[in-house]
Amino acid sequence: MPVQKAPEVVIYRLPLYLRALALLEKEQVSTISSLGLAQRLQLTSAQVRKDLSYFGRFGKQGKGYDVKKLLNELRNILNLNRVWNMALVGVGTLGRAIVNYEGFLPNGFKIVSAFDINPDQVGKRVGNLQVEHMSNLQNSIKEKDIQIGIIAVPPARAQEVIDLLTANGIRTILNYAPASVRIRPGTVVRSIDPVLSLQSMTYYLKT
Amino acid sequence: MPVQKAPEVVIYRLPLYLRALALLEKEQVSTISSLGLAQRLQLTSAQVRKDLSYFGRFGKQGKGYDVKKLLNELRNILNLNRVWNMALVGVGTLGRAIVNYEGFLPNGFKIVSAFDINPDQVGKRVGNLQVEHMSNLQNSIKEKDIQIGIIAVPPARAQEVIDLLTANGIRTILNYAPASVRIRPGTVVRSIDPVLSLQSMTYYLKT
DNA sequence: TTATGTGAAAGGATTCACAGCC
DNA sequence: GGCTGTGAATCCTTTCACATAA
Repeated sequence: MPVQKAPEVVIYRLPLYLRALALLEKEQVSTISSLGLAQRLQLTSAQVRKDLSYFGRFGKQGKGYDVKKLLNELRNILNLNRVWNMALVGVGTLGRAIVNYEGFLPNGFKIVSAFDINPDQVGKRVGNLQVEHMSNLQNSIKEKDIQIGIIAVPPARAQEVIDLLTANGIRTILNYAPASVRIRPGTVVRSIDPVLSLQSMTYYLKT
Repeated sequence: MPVQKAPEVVIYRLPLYLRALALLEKEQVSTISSLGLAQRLQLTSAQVRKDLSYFGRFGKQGKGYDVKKLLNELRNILNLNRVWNMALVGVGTLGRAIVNYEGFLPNGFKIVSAFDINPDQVGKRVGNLQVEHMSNLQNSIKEKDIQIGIIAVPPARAQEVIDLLTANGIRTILNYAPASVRIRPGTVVRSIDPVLSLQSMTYYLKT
């Protein structure tokens, strides 16, 4: 089916398609054209079709795409037909906010462990988790079948936490620390830094 | 100086250079080569040089770049030599976490107003702000000289808030709502959605 | 000698445009 | 008639490689 290997940018867009389709399903829309999807996402119809074509032929000529079917295909492609367990490292202000974020669980992402180096934090409750010491990391990752790490430590600590997580088999990391980190091949990191986003926008604000 | 118009991707990378240079300055490093910068950011030296060359000739052959000087140049390019005032819309769990985020102020981004439609929220304190009703938006944007909007409302509300902000002259928006929004030309939006980031990573997790 | 700045080449991504199918 | 899937063309981005300068 995958005629060619899908480019990375396409992988970034798939979740956008997924989100749009989930909304369409909720709105009881059963079929959508590439143009319809494109308009909702501010893309072109050709791009939508080409993106999807890397993974198969999901549409029907003259009709478009079946919403439920395409949703299902995308969930399979992105490996979202399961729950992914995540470990949070760093339970400061930011870490606590992350634990309380309501968007993870409905989408199949579950924080099952929270870690900190600060002994004062260890044992305390965060959400409905009890903070564990970093020395527990290896154990918990195995016992709780954790596949994803979330980093919410001060920037100077980010690299060592990355190294520790990857040393324990974690290949997928969501980094909230405002720091550039080095990773080895096979590991995927996505960074969330609102300040970088803002700074790349003020460029256009020639007041 | 700008020999050619800088591509968009380059604008996205400038804040990364800025962050790396700020760290180097703190470490008392006075000069850095394109290779040095590249290694810190997992880029190539050619890319660093080409990126910077869109804005001027900041380096010295045989030496590299003066850290302080380049920092200053980048701050000018990105319009970061001032404080930008921001309005937060939506003071739910997420909105409150955003107000408490310590990363904004040290970087020159200041939340000066918080809005909500819920009358129960209006008047309450969030951080050291008092929640204003949406009907105050127009006034506050003018009086407090607000240039940036932050959206932290439920996804179904995101579009109307975008429209309201842009109708009141806001051209720069940081969107935390997990929704795709339509904007008119001249407006810049950056979206922060950890779930999208996670979903684009699980693609690689063929377990 | 060392490292920048930059045209030219290579590599990727997007758009075009149309044959093919429902 | 309407809309997909896809090679080909275009556009954009990155890398190469070297003349140039400190």
